[in-house]
Amino acid sequence: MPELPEVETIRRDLERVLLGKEILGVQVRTPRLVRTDPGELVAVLVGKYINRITRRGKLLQFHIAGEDRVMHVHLKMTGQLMCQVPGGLIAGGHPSAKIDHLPNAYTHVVFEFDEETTLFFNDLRTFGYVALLTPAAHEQALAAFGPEPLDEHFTRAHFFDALKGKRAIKAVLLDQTVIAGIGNIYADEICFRARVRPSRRTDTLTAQEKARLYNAMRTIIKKAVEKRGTTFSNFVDATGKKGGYMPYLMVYGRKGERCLRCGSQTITKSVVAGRGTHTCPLCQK
DNA sequence: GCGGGTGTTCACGC
DNA sequence: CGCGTGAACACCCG
Repeated sequence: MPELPEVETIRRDLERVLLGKEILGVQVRTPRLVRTDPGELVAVLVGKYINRITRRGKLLQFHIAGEDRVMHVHLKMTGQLMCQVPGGLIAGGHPSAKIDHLPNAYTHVVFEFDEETTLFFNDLRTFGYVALLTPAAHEQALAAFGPEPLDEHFTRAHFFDALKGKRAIKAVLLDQTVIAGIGNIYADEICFRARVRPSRRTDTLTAQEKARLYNAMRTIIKKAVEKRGTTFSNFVDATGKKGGYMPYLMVYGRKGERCLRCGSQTITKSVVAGRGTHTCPLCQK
């Protein structure tokens, strides 16, 4: 479920709560989702402190004080990181899994901190994972990612370079080795804002269209991070409200609704790069 | 009962 | 090799 803005929001929320806290216990309830020997995970983590939580694309990394191995957590489609704190629940992930009580049937790993702080890794479809990586494996995993969309060093020239080849622009935007962190929602929103059909092959794009795609990427991802993402619930407040980017969606999830830009066409849904794709047939060329 | 789904990876086939 | 498709992972929901 989560793309870059959602994972970044989770990262910030968790960091605020977990930094400097001692890990008192770890329970692996579903060993299948832990890519490290569960016994080793427990042995390495218990008694140590969370130093820092970082993010690359949609992947979270937990750095442990006095430990050179790094814990990776990927939420894939339906993963959640829910943190029970004195004030209630914070952080988030896929909103569908029930949170009336924790742990629940979808809780696969539990990290206990102090008396009142517990982190739950939940995943309904169990595509996500937790893994402890050696420094070399960690570096290797991160090397596979393309640049962060908002990295100041990721210039327009670099973006143009990333678009060489002749795949559909949407396939390129979704390719984590080309650009890290864009998923299906923001790929559609970026193409709409740039007024480019997601199925357009990159070798047919004009310099102007590529420039619009670059600007749209930066604008939309930046705004989405500011608004704490789109559809995931953060549960900071008791209402479990959605991420704040929802009102800014122009095409995603709006099939059959009137285009907010031209007002004359309705948004269509098709399949591009194997994913449900939302487009205005008039505004996007 | 069927199909779709905010992600990623891999086997295939052209 | 490049690229696209479909399946697989597994489960809820409309």
